[in-house]
Amino acid sequence: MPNNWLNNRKRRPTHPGEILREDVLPAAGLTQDKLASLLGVSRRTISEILHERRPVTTDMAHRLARAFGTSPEMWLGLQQDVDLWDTHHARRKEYERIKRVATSKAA
Amino acid sequence: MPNNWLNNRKRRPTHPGEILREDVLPAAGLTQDKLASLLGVSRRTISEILHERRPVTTDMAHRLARAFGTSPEMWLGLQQDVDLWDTHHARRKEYERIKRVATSKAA
DNA sequence: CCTCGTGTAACCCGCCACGTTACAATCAGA
DNA sequence: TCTGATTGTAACGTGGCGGGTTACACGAGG
Repeated sequence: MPNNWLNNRKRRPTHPGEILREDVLPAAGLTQDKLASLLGVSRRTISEILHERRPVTTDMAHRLARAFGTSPEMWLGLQQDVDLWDTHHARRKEYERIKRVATSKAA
Repeated sequence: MPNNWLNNRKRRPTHPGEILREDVLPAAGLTQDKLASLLGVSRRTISEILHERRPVTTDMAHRLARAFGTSPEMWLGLQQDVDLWDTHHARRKEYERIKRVATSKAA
């Protein structure tokens, strides 16, 4: 019950970049450049994620998880919520046209 | 504790296509062609997902959720596990080189 | 033999994560 | 105030890949 159904959410879920920008990075006291080289990606990639202009991919989720001792699922999960929300709001009209399939069989 | 850590899993997580192929579709008694038109995608897309050769995207997750009365998160979650597993096994050497960041600040 | 359901090859398209290079702007410290 | 560090971001290029369409082959039943 406390579960999902982002369909009804009014606000866009928190982008992982926000967590990174507002909590993780400040706590670690790292510059974007430092973090980039630690993770083995470009500075630009870090910058765009912090600005929530690029998603956290499975690859980035693993890198972040390694660096900050969290689970990759945590980062990717945040991203998924955002992605689902975005897609839903972009195509909800189309989705509404899809009819429920009857689970007729095996009755 | 019972949670994630697919890093240690020996087997590849269940691909959503397997659920679709072995449970959902048979129960619904639908042909691939029927399902495709119901969801508004091509037959090929359905076929490749059933064969686990293509991921369930956020878009497909929403479509499946509509058609089968489930949550999009369920479908996408399955896919994420597979994606994380695949990425991890493809690049674990590289990830192991990433050092843990000290949460030095705010002590 | 013909049809239905299905696998899949071939071809095309558009999107996008990511890298590199480079430049401008901001800011802190000497 | 000059300077170096940090950061935003434009420009350009690349590879990967989700997805559509068309078309052909094959197996199972009628």
